[in-house]
Amino acid sequence: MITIKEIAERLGMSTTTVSNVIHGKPGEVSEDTRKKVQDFLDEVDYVPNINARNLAQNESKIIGVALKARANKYENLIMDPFVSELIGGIEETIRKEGYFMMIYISQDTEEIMRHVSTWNVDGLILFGMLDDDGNRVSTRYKKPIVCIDTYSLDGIKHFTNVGIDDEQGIYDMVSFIISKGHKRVAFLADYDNGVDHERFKGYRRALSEAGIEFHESDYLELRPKSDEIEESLAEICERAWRFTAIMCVSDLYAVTLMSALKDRGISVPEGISIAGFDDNLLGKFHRPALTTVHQDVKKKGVVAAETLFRKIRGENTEEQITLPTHLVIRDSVTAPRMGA
Amino acid sequence: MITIKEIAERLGMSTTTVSNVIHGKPGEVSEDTRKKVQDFLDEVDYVPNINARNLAQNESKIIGVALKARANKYENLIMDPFVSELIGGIEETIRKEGYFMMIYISQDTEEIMRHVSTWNVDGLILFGMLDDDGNRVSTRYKKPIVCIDTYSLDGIKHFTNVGIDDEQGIYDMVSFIISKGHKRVAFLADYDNGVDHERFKGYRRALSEAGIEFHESDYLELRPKSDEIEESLAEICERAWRFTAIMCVSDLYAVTLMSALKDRGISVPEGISIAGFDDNLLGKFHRPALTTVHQDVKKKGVVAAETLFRKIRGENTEEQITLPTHLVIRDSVTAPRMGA
DNA sequence: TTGTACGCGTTATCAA
DNA sequence: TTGATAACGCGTACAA
Repeated sequence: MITIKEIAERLGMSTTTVSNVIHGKPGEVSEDTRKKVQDFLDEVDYVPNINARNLAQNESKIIGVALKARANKYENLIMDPFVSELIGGIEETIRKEGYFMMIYISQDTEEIMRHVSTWNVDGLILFGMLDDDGNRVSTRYKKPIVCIDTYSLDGIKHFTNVGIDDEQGIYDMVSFIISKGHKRVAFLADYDNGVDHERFKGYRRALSEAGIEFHESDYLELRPKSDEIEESLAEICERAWRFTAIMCVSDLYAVTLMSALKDRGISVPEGISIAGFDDNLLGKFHRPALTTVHQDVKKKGVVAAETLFRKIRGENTEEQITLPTHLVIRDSVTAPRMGA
Repeated sequence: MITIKEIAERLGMSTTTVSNVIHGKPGEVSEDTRKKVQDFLDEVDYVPNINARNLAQNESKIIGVALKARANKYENLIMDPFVSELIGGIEETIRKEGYFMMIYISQDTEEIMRHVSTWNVDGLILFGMLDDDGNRVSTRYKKPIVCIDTYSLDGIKHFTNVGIDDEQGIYDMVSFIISKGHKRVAFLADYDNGVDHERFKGYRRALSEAGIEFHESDYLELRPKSDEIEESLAEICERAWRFTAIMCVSDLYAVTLMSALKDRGISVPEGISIAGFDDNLLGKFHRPALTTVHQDVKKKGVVAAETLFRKIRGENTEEQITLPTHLVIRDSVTAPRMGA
């Protein structure tokens, strides 16, 4: 690890000159010395020490990506295909801008904030924030923040949230299902907060607008923890005969359900119609191919990161960016079975 | 952002004392002042500036995770479920050790090395290294390195590679397929290097030990780029009738193929048997459920990171760690169709 | 056009 | 038990 000081010594000049060459200060240094220094720099393959640079400039070139994990949903959040696609989009954008990405996963907002301030990150992308998390963060961290899929940001003006219209997306799909003739449509989820809550609302609205009454028992709960999932799938499949269609909160759950149903001899869509949300590989490759609500997850990540950089550059940004969704009609939803 | 200096001033003592309290140096400071400082620390919620600390200690507490992307395979490497599961395991382990993870993706080894040295990372996990990449890295970076799934590390003693026996895994599966009565078994992949090459060797060995001759046309190439994949799938399906079984290099490809086959009226396993490699969600949820070679990808990540920390602590480590694989027999492989 | 000197926040050394 | 001071590597006023 060669330092500027060392280079200056060996070249018999001052560190300032070397530094000026490195930063290409125009007119600050003669073409002659510029070339001499540059050649030497290339030769020894000089790499600046970022810690020193950051300390001197009080910046970090790091974008913090904080993922707040809900207890017990996945072994590790990154393994969720939704999350990894999101991170893929974020990472790409950060890299293009010449910044670095530091991912931090925690269930504890305080811990996340501590991490963010030690590293003095230049900007923050937040995923999985619920309730008052947004407030707690905004009082402690004054640099640019972009949230993804957060619904509890009222009054926090300097945040931007990037999301989709979850309520409308599900509403569209459930309306489509109803238009096929279904009257007994269940909703499958594991949790009722944030995004899932919005989706549930969309389902309720579609039902109500079609004049269909909602009963508590129309909400099917899938418990995704590995030691409970089989049991809860069995329960759900047992109750499934009472419905002609099930709206699932995600593609993952839709596909999980479809395979459990098939194993019990209930075929989709002949026996029951199934719809998902996200439009990922799982549903695309499943047979019958999954009818689902499409969202562009990678783009969500890209837009979030791009918006963050606009904030960092001091440009104006919206408080809310809503990306479009659309229905992807494939094979898992048809008219209800006869006599149902 | 309050600093040690400021705290010392406000408390009317020296920075040394404050620093000593922070680091809990035993016997270096009186219980009285310890408490006084500690209380104040808690009150103002002091967070150390990592850049300054790193500069002073010449360490970074950062583990670099460098992913070398092959041109054009995925839009973004992180989206590959294999990679995200790997990262999940790595991240978890790094976090538990109190370190931080910085991911860097590039197709260019030089760029990766530059990144690694600017940040002065304390250790490096490398994925996707081929040919002489290992050598190039080892000459430039002297701290601990662990590679994942790398086969070209001959003679680089201070590396550890974490992998599985890819050759044997495929060999076992192809032998199993042959034992079911298949004689015309194709191999589907997209590339012949590193891991894929080993798998191909295993396939060849199983064939040869069963006295089955290999022809060039038994190698089916899937071109995964989005503008070519449909065309290459069509070609493959057209050639599929000449085989009774296809060994696919990954679950992703196996499932992709199965759905393409089904769309053309060729059913699995009645028409043709299909096997995969990895054992991920895709194959598990597909119907027929995929017969595949299991490997524990998350564990690969965990073991890689744990080994890296052993190196960092100066403990002895093996040059090669090989994790086990085993066959997962589900429904996509049966005896060949009649008359075939 | 080049060089000197200082500050960034922390840790470590050594003296008091 | 505490405090002054140097060092880490870089950037930058300001002086020469």
